[in-house]
Amino acid sequence: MKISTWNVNSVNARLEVILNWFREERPDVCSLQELKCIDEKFPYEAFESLGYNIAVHGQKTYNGVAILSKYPLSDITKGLKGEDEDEQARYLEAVVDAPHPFRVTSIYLPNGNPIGTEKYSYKLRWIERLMARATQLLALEERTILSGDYNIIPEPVDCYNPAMWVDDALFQTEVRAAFRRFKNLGYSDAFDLMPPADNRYTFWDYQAGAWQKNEGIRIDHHLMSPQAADKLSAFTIHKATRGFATENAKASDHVPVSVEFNL
DNA sequence: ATGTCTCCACGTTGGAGA
Repeated sequence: MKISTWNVNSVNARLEVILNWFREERPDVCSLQELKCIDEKFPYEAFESLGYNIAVHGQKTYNGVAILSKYPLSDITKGLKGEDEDEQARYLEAVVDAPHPFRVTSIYLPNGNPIGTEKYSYKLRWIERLMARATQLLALEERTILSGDYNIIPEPVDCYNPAMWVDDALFQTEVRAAFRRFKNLGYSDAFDLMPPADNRYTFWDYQAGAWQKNEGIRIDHHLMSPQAADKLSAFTIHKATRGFATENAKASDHVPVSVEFNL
């Protein structure tokens, strides 16, 4: 079972490079973030023709998350409890009805910049709402995987120059502590169990030649329940994807991150 | 290097968000 997560930065603008990657890697399940389209504009047919079942939680212009699966999806939940009238499409959860089922998510945690604003306090509140759901899910003792763009740099080593990130919402002490709390709760970061030897970054900014200079950060994560972590067999950051472009589509600023399980 | 990319608006360039 291969499960991937990818912030695609517009599923329609990026469609050609996304489909190329899917044809190459053939994930059983893939969470997408930053669709930047309403449900009706999601390119269903393109993914259905590759054999995927689709759950979409879209929104006009911003945010938007999806889950694609070669197995049927059930128990689909859009959004987190709380923050009434929260219209930001940032959370999607579903059960993958495979012979060994998985509960999977697509998480697009708020960026939160600049610090000291309502955007930052919204990020902190959103983390608490995710924490509440993660706590509930842990009690189910299922194979659960919380995948997505967390917009959290866990450790100084996870960015190219920590000094440059001290005033950024992705690297605040309380945000990093919150990421640790998920782990203390009982979730394992797939990266920690199988750190790649060559690269740890999952995002390179479009600006200032960040990709060319390899000035990246690690913000896309797979947090696994114990029942899932027991079966982890591989962890891959698809770094080369950051450099791929076609005639009709440029690269996302994030790359896909995959985990595999032997069941 | 306020450097790039995407989406949207009663559009034809500029603001917002990342």
